[in-house]
Amino acid sequence: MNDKFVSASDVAKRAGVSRSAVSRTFTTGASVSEKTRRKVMAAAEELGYKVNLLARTLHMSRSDLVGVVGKNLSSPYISAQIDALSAALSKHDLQCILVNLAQVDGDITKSVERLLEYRVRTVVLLSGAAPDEVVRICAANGTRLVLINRTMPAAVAHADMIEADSATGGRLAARRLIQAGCQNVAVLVSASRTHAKRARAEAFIAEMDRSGVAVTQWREGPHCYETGADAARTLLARPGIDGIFAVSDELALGALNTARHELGFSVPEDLSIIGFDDAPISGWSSHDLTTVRQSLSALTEATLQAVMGPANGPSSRRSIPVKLVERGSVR
Amino acid sequence: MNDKFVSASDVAKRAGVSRSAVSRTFTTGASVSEKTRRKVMAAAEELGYKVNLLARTLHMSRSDLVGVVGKNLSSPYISAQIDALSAALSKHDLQCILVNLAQVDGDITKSVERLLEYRVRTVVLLSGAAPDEVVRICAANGTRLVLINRTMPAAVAHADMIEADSATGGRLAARRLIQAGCQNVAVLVSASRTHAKRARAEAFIAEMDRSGVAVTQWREGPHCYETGADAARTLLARPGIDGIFAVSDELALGALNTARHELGFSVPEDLSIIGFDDAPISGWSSHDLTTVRQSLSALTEATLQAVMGPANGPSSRRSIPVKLVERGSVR
DNA sequence: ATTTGGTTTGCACAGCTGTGCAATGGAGTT
DNA sequence: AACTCCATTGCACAGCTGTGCAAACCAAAT
Repeated sequence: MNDKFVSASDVAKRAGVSRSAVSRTFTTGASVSEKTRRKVMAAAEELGYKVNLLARTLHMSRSDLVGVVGKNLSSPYISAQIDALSAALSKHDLQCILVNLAQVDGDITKSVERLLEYRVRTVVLLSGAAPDEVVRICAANGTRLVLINRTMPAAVAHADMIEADSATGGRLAARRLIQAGCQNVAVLVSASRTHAKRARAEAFIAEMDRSGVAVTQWREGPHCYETGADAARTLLARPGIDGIFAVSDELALGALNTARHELGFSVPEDLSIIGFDDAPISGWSSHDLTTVRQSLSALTEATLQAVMGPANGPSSRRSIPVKLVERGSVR
Repeated sequence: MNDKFVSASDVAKRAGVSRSAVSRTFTTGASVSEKTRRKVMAAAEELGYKVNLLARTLHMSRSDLVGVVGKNLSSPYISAQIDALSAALSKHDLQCILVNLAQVDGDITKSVERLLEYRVRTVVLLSGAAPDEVVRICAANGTRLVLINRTMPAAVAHADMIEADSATGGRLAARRLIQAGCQNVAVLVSASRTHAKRARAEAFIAEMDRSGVAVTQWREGPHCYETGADAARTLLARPGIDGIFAVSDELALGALNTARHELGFSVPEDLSIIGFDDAPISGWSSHDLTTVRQSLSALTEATLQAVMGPANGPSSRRSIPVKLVERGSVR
């Protein structure tokens, strides 16, 4: 219909008022008489006028744009996280610009810088998987950061760190496997050893050490389902391992399915498995995975509060409590 | 570090050149001497300057923003779609603004209008689940639309429709169940009866009719995993049903898991199940679901082409071929 | 040395908005 | 009727960019 976008001046001309009146009509809390407001609204409706948020944002310094950057976006927990976060942002009138760090060949730096060029108010890093480079760029730009399950590589002025209680999580998993009578356990970490993942594994190992149980570590491969499967194939090839703790549900499910359906193990009779996250599909009856839950709603709530907070406030640190969810993958 | 964003004038002052020179340095294909370019670059680096894309977009009419709107964002296929699409967009220097239609209480109209206010170049509707209202708003605004597995409610000027070959998919599923010897089958549609979902079901029913096989339809509940589970509980309560076709993998997995683990059915011995989509997790050994594949890469490629196409081009219609992926859920 | 040609540069404008400031108008009070 | 006061309105500016146009510059050719 309209090849060019209609601007406030067009509406003003049509309604026979000044452009200021139009602007004030669409600005909450501005002073406009009821009569002109109606005239303006009628003209706007007729012409299909919409405020140009680019211009508004340009003028004000405040932006409604939030950058959400992550990797492995279709993994069970991350996708649930995106779903919850985008809904929450929308509810608070914030727009979500999604950046996928997946492109191996493309320059990651470029994607993040382009995001910054839109003057986003905050950048949310969905998981620890994002490289340090990303944090560095945002920090240098003075953009507020929200880091989820991640530490900073260096001192960053404005950052909110949110982390599920890794130490408690690892300890809970260890105690449960000990209680199940496991004598020879493995911990699955993958090559992507984020701070949080490492902390979970270390707490697990420390607790196992205290009980004198040997722990084998799996540190190869990218952080994905297939890596969990590969780990199971290798670790379970010779008998011995009777318990597995994976630092994410994705890894756990790869191992669980491979053990059950490919290697012929009975879970939990022959082998106990515990994951971390409590992704929605972990509760499906096809998996029935016992896992350490980091509450998605608590995580989202904390993220939102960090995003809505003052742009220049000091750095903060929040911890999300975890809880062992008992299902059928542990004896 | 910098409370206010640094602008091109700041860089110009620092480098001792005009603001135009700075602008040209950051505009590809503009005429700048190598000497001034270096001076500008040095000053920019020093001050941490970044082009303000809001202002650039405001000035040019061309935008790099693409609105991606969907519902049920963490469902198995949609999340894979978002992953693939966001990566592809990023590779072509396009930014992805994600809009989640999940908020039940919030006004959907508001979210979409806010999106339009950012002057996005295109709006992509991820699935047929988005209400007609959304299409109407975009069309009235003159924004180009990309509809995935969806028809338009009325005549829309600029729209690209992309649809997996529903008719063939439904037919393939029917033939396969017939070949498996099913005598009494059900089709799972849910209450969210999109055009594409209905088309799949209708093609299935038509083909079944031709062979004289009775078909029960399930048309209740929202489109999610639990609905598939509910359907299984009800339909399989009394003996008879020996084959199920679900119009999405999500429904199929709900039914499959419930039948297997809750109701004690052997799949495929007692019951054959076919889904639609071929979501990544359908291939997991815990599910091993036979399904009609709509190739994710083909779908993403088609979406990208539509997005990259001319904004004022005529409407187009693309069909994505489907293929039956044989796994272990059909006898 | 002068002309010619092409490249580089700066000015000024357009793109669209929100808002301070002064002027205007209208309503209420004495 | 005159005055006071407050809500409303319009002007002009700021916010940051890309680019047409003319001026300036530089190098090469005559």
